[in-house]
Amino acid sequence: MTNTIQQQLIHYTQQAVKELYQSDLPDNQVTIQETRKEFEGQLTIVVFPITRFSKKPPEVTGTEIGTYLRGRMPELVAFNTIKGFLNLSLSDGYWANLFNSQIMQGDFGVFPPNGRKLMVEYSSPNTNKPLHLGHIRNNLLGYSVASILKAYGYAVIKANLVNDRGIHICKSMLAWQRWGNGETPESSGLKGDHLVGKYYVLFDKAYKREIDELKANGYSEEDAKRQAPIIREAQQMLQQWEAGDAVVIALWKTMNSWVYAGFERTYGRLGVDFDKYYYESDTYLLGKDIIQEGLDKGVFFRKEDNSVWIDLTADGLDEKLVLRGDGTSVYITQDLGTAQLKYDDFGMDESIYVVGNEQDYHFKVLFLILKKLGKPWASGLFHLSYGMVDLPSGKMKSREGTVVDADDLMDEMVATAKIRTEELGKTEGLSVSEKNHLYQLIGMGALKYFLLKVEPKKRLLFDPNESIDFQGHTGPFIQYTHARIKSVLAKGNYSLDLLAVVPDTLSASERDLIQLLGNYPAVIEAAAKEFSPAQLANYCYEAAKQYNKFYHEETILKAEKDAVRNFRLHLSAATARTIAAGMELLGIKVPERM
RNA sequence: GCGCCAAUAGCUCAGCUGGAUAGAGCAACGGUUUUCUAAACCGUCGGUCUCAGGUUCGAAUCCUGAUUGGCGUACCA
Repeated sequence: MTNTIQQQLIHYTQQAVKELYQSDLPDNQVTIQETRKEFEGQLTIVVFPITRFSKKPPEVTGTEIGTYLRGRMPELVAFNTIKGFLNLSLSDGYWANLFNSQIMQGDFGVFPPNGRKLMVEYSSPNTNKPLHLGHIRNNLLGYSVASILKAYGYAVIKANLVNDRGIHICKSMLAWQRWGNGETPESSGLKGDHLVGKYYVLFDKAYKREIDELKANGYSEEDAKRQAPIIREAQQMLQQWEAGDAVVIALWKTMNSWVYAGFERTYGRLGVDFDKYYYESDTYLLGKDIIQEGLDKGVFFRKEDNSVWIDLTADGLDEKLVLRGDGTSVYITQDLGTAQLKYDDFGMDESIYVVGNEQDYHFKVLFLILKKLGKPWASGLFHLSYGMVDLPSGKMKSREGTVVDADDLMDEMVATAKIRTEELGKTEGLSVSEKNHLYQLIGMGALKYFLLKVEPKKRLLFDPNESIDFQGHTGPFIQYTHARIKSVLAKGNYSLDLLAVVPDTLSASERDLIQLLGNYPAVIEAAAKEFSPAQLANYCYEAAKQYNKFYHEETILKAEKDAVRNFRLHLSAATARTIAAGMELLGIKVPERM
């Protein structure tokens, strides 16, 4: 779905260069951009590259090209050349036609299926503690990227690889065994994931105490960490788990079920979901056959101690262990196996891992190994790496309690939304449940937008002492704009089949709004290609801002002529639809009133 | 040590494959409501785009080097 006027402009510009200067202008030499506000026109051709062929000054070249285009393209009504910029004014008729024939159509911004299948793996939590703000970023990013790619035409599978086993899980289990006194979510009133997280923290405290004691008795830091009785007991429990010990397995199942119940609630509030769950307890032994495959192919090699390695020094990386000397797996062994499993399950063309940038090196190695193994699907793998969410005090650490808890934060956001909304007093007539629903919507909108408007790659600073804004470049501003439009539409008894007559002339704010709305498909495309919800988030803001400008400059319901009134209603409705659709892809709902 | 990533207004961020005088929001100050929702709109203030070279008609954007910050460099995950 490309902008045809731009294609036409490129075509005619190339033709102009051919006829006027007897030269072939390569595609990549034609730059078309939107005209800056301070100049006359809507689209601009940068003529500097063309002067190489015209051998004339930029102004002359621009004017010659402009004259040529003016003669071929009826929708081009005026042009001016300033410095090396050829500014083009398209007729109001052109913009009106763009509006009617594209923006107003039901399938606007919906890409047809492209026949490709893609998996987005995200969330991938550990089952030993509740989710925090960093996980929220991951979940929102994954969900939104999946939605955007679906809108772009992919068949998308959302996958969650749950880290449900390992030493960290045993830590919570052991602590609960020792100090839990049979406590359950029911008996304590605690959400399951929080209950388990509590014991994870208890373990860590006891562990630290033992380390300190050992160090006081002359142990080195390293030895103390290794020798502390409690960690040895946890390791023993892990071995029992692997051996299938009935008691340990039963406890593991029980505590994990508490965590899952808690996660389900958090996921529900976040509005994220999954098509496929993978559990590490099922996949942790995978990958060993791939190790053998790599040995057979000579991609891996075995050292004297029987450990298996790959030499990546020729690729600027290091030697990397892929299987321990005792034959047990390391992290990357599992990931090799799981990558194969996912492909065997779904045969997708592309696979995206939404994982923090602390694992950049790991994924670089993982993908490189799969390529060296000759997996044809390896080229479709992509690590969507995002920056950590930091506090002013530094990194969040679960064990030290310096985390912004996901559930608490959502509660706070909703509570703030309630206060703000009540202050404004616009909710008369809404039932209590409608009001609560609205607070939820606005609070979550503020939080989600705050996290998604930043490019994934950039690290994010969150100051718990500074509340997330509800004004300006925020989710609630966009939600408000939508509600405002809906209010006008209701007062104007708007319906889609309202007679659509386009007025003879458009105001600047109408034209700008149409042009902006017209970009929506291109924004979806860019956001999809770059896996960047931030681009879409910023676009939604632009659209809302441009609408508010239009709203203030023009009268809608009391417009002099019916044609103008109807047109402005249609334009408002189209803006509302675009905003709602774009926000939907960010996982943000917009209200009918607020 | 080596590797990866980031650095734009007091703060939080945009800035597309190099293009015009680098844009928003917040904060500060001023204005706009007898008219469709003021969570809005308009204006003022605020920048050696970390620094130094280089490529180019043209660099916040590309290249090289430095500085600062983050992350990684485990027979942890």
